[in-house]
Amino acid sequence: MPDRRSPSSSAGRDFLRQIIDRDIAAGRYDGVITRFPPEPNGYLHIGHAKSILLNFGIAEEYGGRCHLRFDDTNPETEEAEFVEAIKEDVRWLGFDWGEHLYHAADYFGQMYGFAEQLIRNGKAYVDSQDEAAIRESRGTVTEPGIPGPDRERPVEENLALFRGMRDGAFAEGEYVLRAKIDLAAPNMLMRDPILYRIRHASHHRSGDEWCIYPMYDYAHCLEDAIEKVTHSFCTLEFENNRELYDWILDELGFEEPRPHQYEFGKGLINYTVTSKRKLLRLVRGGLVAGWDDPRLPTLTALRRRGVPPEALLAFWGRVGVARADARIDVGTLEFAIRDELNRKAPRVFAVLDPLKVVLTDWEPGRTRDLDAPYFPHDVPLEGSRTIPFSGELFIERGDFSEDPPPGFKRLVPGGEVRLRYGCIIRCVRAVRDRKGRVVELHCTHNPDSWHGELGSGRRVPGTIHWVPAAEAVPCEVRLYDRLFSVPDPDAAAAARGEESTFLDFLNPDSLEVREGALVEPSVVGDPRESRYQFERTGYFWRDPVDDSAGRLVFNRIVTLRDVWSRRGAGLGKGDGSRAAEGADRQPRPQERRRPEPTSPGTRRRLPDELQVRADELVRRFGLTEVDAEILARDDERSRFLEAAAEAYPEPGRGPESGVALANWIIHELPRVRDGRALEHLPFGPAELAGLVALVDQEAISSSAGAEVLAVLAREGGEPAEIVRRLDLFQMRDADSLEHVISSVLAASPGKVGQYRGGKEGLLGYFMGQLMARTGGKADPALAARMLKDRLRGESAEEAARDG
RNA sequence: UGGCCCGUCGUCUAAUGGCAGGACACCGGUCUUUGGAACCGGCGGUGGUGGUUCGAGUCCACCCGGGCCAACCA
Repeated sequence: MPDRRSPSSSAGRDFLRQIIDRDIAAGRYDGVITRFPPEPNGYLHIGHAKSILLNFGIAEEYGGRCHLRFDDTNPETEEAEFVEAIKEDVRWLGFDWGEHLYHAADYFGQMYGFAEQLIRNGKAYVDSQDEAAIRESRGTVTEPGIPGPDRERPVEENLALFRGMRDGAFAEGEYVLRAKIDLAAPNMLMRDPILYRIRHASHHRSGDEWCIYPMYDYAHCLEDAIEKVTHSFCTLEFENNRELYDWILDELGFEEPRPHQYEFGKGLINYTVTSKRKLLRLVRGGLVAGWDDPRLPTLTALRRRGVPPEALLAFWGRVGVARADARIDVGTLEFAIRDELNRKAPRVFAVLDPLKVVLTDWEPGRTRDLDAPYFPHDVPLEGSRTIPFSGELFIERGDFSEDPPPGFKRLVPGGEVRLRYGCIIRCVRAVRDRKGRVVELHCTHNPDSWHGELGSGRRVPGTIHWVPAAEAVPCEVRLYDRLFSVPDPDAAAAARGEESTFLDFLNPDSLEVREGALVEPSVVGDPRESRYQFERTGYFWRDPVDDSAGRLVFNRIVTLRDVWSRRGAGLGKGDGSRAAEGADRQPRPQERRRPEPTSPGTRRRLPDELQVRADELVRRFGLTEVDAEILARDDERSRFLEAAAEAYPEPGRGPESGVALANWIIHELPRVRDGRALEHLPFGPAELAGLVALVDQEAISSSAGAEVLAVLAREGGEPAEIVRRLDLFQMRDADSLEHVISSVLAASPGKVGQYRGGKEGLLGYFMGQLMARTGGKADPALAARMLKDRLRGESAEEAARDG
């Protein structure tokens, strides 16, 4: 196992951890500080768990810390009630913020001070335009905004007005504080964003101390900076906000090391919704029983349902994190839950839809105590309970069939089945009521088939669970299923038309209550929070809200995997399986959304003056149209090309070298440039020309050339000198190459065989080995040719020999 | 539509110019006193077209597809 904390083993880790690895390697921070910054205006859901896990988990991994910070900058929507609920959810997931519990509201004083500083620096102004006017003057994505009348207000006046705002001299909406950035910025957020607004509202934490409240963009970066957060993770939709985040911190003089924002993709889950708005509609609309309705994806609901927090952690760990939103199949979640529970939950018997069985050959009054292990052979946990067995018991109605489908392995008239941990019984008669419904089964038992006794090895096709009629405990069982009947309710609504909403796709069977269920008596004495597997049915626990001393209520956490019902062969909906839902449970992959086969497309036409320039580049340097256009659009690079062509050593200067130079400028230069203006690079066109000439003359390979370029970009210098210093001259001596090739092939005889077997991709592997062994100096074209010959030649030899 | 971002098996995710790998799902098998679990095997992918390179999922260009931004929300 590679050391997960070692920066040198970044490969394979997610991009956030790679960023931290990089920063640590560069010595940028003393330690890692992250934060989880919920707004206390609603309940946390499973998507937040990803963020919690990332922030707290990463901090833990790097020996740093994670702050829990309530981003409470909007007094109108936030409530103390949510603060407590969120804390409970985070704790439930197993994380601890220690003393690092913060509120944005605690920084309002400092934030106010920074705002005055911005005003004094001429970077913010008080605007008297109303909301509509501000929106109007901000322009659109295609048109720049126009400055409002207050934009050039003098500093002193801004200061006075801003203090007036703070002191409550104005009504809501009368004034706002705006950053003075750029009304024409392509990023709409940079068009003089609002920093403060007036709200005469009581804040859940600061009460009536303030009547101006900071906006998210202004507040969040300052919160991070004040807390000395190093890595500020948020979701993708905040990408555009990063520019403003940096602007504010830079303008306020926060110097490195300071926080930086990185965005990751959200994880959406099929068959549910997580947006606050939609959750609210479900709850307010009474479509679910509350925020903790076990069908909801809120953490409080998942907790009530019985999902172990470890399963959520495992789930998100398995899903991973990337820079794109993900829509995850619920199957992945269900797997994580089952995987966790399978290893820990004791097995017990419960019958959800009871059918009475009478053993007609059972000695009246006799009872036999059966010892039933809590765990199957493959779960390394100990323990057992006793279940009393006598002549009357209940089995699952779905475990009996008078008209069994092919492959049915349970009880049929005249057939045998094993009672788990009991004996084999045979069905002799089905007793019916007046309506013809089977109400009771008369069976006989085989006294030589008791579990654990001699003769018990006899095999019958099926084994079913059961409960004793006299001792079984009545209970209510709630079977939860996915809330929606389609994977993406929003998309389904959009596809259906304007009138449709996500609510049209609620699954009518998302909750099924079994009032007449029976559970074995052993569970009565167990701790309430015990999680069980009801054998052959699913994982359950007692509902923490409705279960009480006088009433046993179980929630189904998740079903068992069930290949029988999945086949659609199972008929018994009555056994609590998902049989009847059959085919649509596993939606067939939708049609592949293949883009249309490409047409050449319409290339954007170059403006005339650039076209002239491009034409000239084609003529002078023999460039392709495409390359010429790239350079024609880029004044900086085309001038660089011209100067480099001028500097190219005399013999060889011409169209051919022009093409080579253009290739380097277009393909290699951007890699090493690191955002710098070309004139600020520590080397110039002449050095590039010298470098390209060395490659053209085949003194060095192109990969060595790239290496030289990297050095040039880092520290400047003279190409030929760098080549000498690094000893990059090409290795073109056939004997030496032959020697290296032999050692490469000898080192991996298996791969040689595979290559000859047709796996030609291995050529790249061999080349890589060869390059590594020659320090990148081998002439690649020559080496590749020789390598191919060798691989082919020897195989021909072998073939000849073998044949 | 201007800007920014993202396209790898059905889904999620690795490969940091050098063997396209893993997980879930699916299919088949072994085992089984849970139609569970476990184990073995199989199916299956770089959106497209050009270019750079000895070598491209990775770099460049264009096209196609998707997401975000025009709240005094976060």
